[in-house]
Amino acid sequence: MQTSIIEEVRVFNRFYTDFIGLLNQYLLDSAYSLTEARIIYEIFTAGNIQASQIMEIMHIDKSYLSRILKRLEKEGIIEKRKSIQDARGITITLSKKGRQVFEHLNRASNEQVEKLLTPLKSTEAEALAFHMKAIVKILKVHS
Amino acid sequence: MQTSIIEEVRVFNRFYTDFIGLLNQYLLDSAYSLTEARIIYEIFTAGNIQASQIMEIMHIDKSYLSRILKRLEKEGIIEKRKSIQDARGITITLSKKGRQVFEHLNRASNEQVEKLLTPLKSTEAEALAFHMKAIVKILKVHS
DNA sequence: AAATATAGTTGACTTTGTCAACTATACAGA
DNA sequence: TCTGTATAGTTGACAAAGTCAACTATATTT
Repeated sequence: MQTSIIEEVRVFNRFYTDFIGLLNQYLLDSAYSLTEARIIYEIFTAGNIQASQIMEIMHIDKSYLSRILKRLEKEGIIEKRKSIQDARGITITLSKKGRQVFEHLNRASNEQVEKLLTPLKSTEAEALAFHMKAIVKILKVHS
Repeated sequence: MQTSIIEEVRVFNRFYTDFIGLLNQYLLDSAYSLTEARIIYEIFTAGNIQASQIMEIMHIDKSYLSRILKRLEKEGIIEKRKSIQDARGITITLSKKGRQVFEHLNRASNEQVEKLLTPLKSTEAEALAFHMKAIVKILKVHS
């Protein structure tokens, strides 16, 4: 492996960590933390999901997740019920309120990305998406 | 702005947040947190630097930074001295030990990236670096 | 010289995340 | 079927990370 490639990856990581930080910074004004928002996203996307699956997807500690889910349930964002196939597990779904919250967060997140992209020419924006897709494709196979 | 581009950026952000998390996870075994490691990196790269500059580069709270620098000084990693041009400010440099710590962290970080890239064919790795460079170029101008 | 701004420090606090112990259920093998 | 082991989730106790406001000291502006 060439060291120049490793170096480029590290340059990119520093740069993109900042970029994501910049994006997220504004979303943090919402009532939900980034982790919560991501959890809500995963539940929405899956339709219904097991807590253990969220753990696996997000590489998040189970006690931490458990507490977050407890809070979200208390706020009426999610519903938990015993899993039918496995009585140890709980199946989680978004409540109606939860879906509304998701829509709100989703819109805010779209707007945030859009704002950061507006200075770009449309050809640049398209190129950006192209390069991103390519990176995901390269890295995804091997993880 | 096309919604498909926004969506692709968001897909990428989720994916890459995970990827960076994966990378960093192992570095956390070191005696230094990610933020500390990044601060050490910035001091090394700049040669000598003002605390306020680190704040600006890293978008980090000044009280938080102040405390981290205090700790690093106590451990003999950095040296602080009153800035010559501005007596309010402090100029920070790495001590000899600090440079050793940097080299260690730097090597560990390189190895970590390398490990994640080994499954890639060399053409893929090169393509990866190419796409990364392109993204930085597109986004950098406008920030 | 007075008012205002900037650099950094400190105290008090909140949020985020971790670790180990525990309960309950599932599963695999003797 | 009993036994041991693994998995799902919860809880308590704690540690790490980050924030906010007040403060000192110096610089800058008017």
